[in-house]
Amino acid sequence: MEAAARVIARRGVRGLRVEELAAEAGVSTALIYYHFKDRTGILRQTLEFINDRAERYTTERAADAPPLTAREELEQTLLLELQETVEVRENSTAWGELRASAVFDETLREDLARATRVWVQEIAGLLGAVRPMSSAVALAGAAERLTALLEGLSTRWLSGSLPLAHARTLMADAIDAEVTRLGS
Amino acid sequence: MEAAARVIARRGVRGLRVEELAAEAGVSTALIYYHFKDRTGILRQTLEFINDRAERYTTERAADAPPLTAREELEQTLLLELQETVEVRENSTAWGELRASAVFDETLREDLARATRVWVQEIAGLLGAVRPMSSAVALAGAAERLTALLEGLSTRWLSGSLPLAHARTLMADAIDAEVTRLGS
DNA sequence: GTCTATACGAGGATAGAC
DNA sequence: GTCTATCCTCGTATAGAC
Repeated sequence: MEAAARVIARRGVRGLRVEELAAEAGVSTALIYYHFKDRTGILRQTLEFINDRAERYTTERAADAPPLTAREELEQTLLLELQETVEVRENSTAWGELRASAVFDETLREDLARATRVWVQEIAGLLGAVRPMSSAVALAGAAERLTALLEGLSTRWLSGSLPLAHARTLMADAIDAEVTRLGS
Repeated sequence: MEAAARVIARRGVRGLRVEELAAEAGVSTALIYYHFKDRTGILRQTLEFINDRAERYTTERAADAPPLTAREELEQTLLLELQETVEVRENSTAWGELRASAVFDETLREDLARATRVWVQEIAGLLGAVRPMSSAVALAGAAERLTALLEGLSTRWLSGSLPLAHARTLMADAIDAEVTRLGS
């Protein structure tokens, strides 16, 4: 699964070649087909793997780390997705590909919409901790804008249209704007 | 070019088959290769085509239409990309696909980055007309956020994670937030 | 479980006639 | 400019030995 994540990060969901995956994993293509039903099976299991991994690294904090304020937690959670680490790049790339594929492949839409809903609610919850007096509608709207912006910035970053540092600045400013707006 | 836009909107950049494009245009595959150097050439010219077309439909106004205020022009320009018409859906789909495929294919990055820069500057200009006292840096930042958000919302819309009407509301609210922020 | 070898189909690209 | 016919590479998937 780790090899699959690497290859998808390198070639994309639709650019994944079973032969290349086999080489990356150090096995033969036949063995891949022994373990997975077909190409789609590989994709499906890899995406599950990637989702579990994302859940882990956005939740995890060092045991001796100082407790975060609500505002810090909000910023960390969003800015964690704009980082130059292997795991994050692989996950962001795969997520972007999943999203883009769903435009043409209906089978992925359901899962994606559900995952998006969960994510938006998580961010709305964090926003609510920062601005407890806000209405649920306002929180949901802000969360939808922030997560959609993150997807947009992420794709621009990965496609070479936007330096990572600048993407982070823009994201931080957007968080600031939304929090300010909720507070007014 | 119109046929190419249709096929890309239907299959995606990486799902585009020269054979299908030829059929869509009512010609042979050989004729496609006579007019375009190769598959990449098709893609590159299609990107140019959809940009020109977008430029046209976001700029064009009916001759007898009342003149727009700067704020109205800004809103129209951005919200026009979130509409259920054939041209807009094709353009948004193709743009999203070109953006997504640039993550894995370097050949289009340059063109895409340039087109993005032009678009951001156009929006920054409109924002400047609404808030003339703003600094160039603040205007550029707001324009980058608004255009990146539009890309994010657009992809969510096209992938079935977000109803069009809701996407429009979120976009309008974001414009409102950015304009307010520049004015403060 | 894991390999080598290969069948098979799809699709990009070209040759050459008209 | 436009076509038909075709080459050839690449990628999925399977057969069968160990």
